[in-house]
Amino acid sequence: MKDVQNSIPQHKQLYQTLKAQIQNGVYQPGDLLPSEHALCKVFSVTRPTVRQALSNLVTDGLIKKQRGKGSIVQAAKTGIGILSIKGTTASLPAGALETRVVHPPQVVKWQRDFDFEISEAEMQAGCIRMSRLRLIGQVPVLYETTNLPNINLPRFCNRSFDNKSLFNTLSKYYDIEVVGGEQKIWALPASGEICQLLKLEAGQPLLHLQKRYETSRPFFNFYSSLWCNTEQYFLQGPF
Amino acid sequence: MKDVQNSIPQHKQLYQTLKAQIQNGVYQPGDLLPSEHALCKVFSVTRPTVRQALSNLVTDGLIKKQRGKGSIVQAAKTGIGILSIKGTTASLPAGALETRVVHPPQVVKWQRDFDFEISEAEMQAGCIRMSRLRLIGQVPVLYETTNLPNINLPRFCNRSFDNKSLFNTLSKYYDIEVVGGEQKIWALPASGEICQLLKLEAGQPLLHLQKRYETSRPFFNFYSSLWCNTEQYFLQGPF
DNA sequence: GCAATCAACTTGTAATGACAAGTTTACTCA
DNA sequence: TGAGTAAACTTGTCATTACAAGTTGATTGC
Repeated sequence: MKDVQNSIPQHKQLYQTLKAQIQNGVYQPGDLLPSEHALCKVFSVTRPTVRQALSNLVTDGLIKKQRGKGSIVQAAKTGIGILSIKGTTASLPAGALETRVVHPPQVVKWQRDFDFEISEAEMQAGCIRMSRLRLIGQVPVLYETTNLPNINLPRFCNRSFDNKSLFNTLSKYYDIEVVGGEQKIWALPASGEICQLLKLEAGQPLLHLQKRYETSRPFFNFYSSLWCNTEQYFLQGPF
Repeated sequence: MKDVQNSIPQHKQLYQTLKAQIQNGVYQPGDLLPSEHALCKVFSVTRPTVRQALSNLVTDGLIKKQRGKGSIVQAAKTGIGILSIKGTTASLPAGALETRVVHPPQVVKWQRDFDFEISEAEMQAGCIRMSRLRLIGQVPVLYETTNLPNINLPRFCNRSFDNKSLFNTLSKYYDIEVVGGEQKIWALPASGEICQLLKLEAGQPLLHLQKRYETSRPFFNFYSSLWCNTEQYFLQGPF
């Protein structure tokens, strides 16, 4: 922390260092970080600086502080508001979740099977639509249709989404991160093609979600519509 | 801020004062709070103390700070991950949402009608349980059972929860803020007493949520189980 | 009248010192 | 051996000082 002329504040440098170390597993959940005094010495900064860095880690939920004890590393959160599938009885066996592409990405016109407002720019750019089915042990559990505005996403339709996450692809190739969004949730009786895809009888309770994802790219949102058979599994997520 | 012998830290007193003023509308969204220097003079504290109070308001999302300008009061958030009821066609008319207490708060033993792990301390302290029915225009839409550990909540069972929010009560009287949590969601066919409460026919699709709320009070969680008739309304929320 | 500049604000960063309060560990004494 | 205590930790609180950096508005000069 000697390069004071560096434009990055010291507390931010320390914050980033500790954050990377936690995320890379240098400190495991339950571990204690070095004490504030120790961090002062190691990084050659004063305690207010260390405390500001730690305070930001607390805000991020990466650590919890306990008076008299220290800074306790917390278990990583899976992602804000992102729901994942969990079994009602036990956690999913590794590799049991299969993703099958029903409709590969294709440029189409926007349709209104989700009820979020679309901006004029998005409307004119057109829509990349894809739909995927997720199965747990050969049993279809979730059907998802994703709509992205066709804005500056070169070669998107050529990419494979079999097992890779859409989020990873957007992050890796297009530097787009999901930063938030909104969702609507309700239960409805199964009907039509969803019955066939999820192999459900008509009238069975079905969980339906419509999501708008906000991203780090300004004014770039994308949209998902999900149908989930929750007879044996449910959706779970932090908030 | 003169009573230093008071056990409440000065930055916390200032935080609570400002928070109350914001929530009571003394400062409107978009307004600027008094400058840090001004707050120092008014409350007879130093700038680090003021800055800590403001920092907590930033974490709460009640203000945003802008260098060179000041502390800008933000519009009240609906609550992170907190789902609210919305109509499928239009937003709810003001005052249309009624809350009816089915079971007033009562100290009981913990039961396992929600599947989150309870700590030993929580188990021994016992449980305050209450259940409320929410109606939109005399139509019951949502039934919610809330379970709180009976730890340091004086006079809780005597409080009224007819129209006031549980969150407001916890914040105002016990200084407990919800900072996050996790939830499980699934759809199921209506059955039993829920049918009667929500006036549904058996077998109708019903939305079920189980939530664990983490709070600003260390190790203090509380739990909710919700059943929602989503024939005409759905749940909505940011993430 | 208009634009550039500067002064007077604002918050951000940082060092230093001191004491309070909670936790853990080691030691002492019964 | 055991329990109690004290010391050595930890983080929490708070005052003080100084300067950096961004914003705003008034002033100045054209």
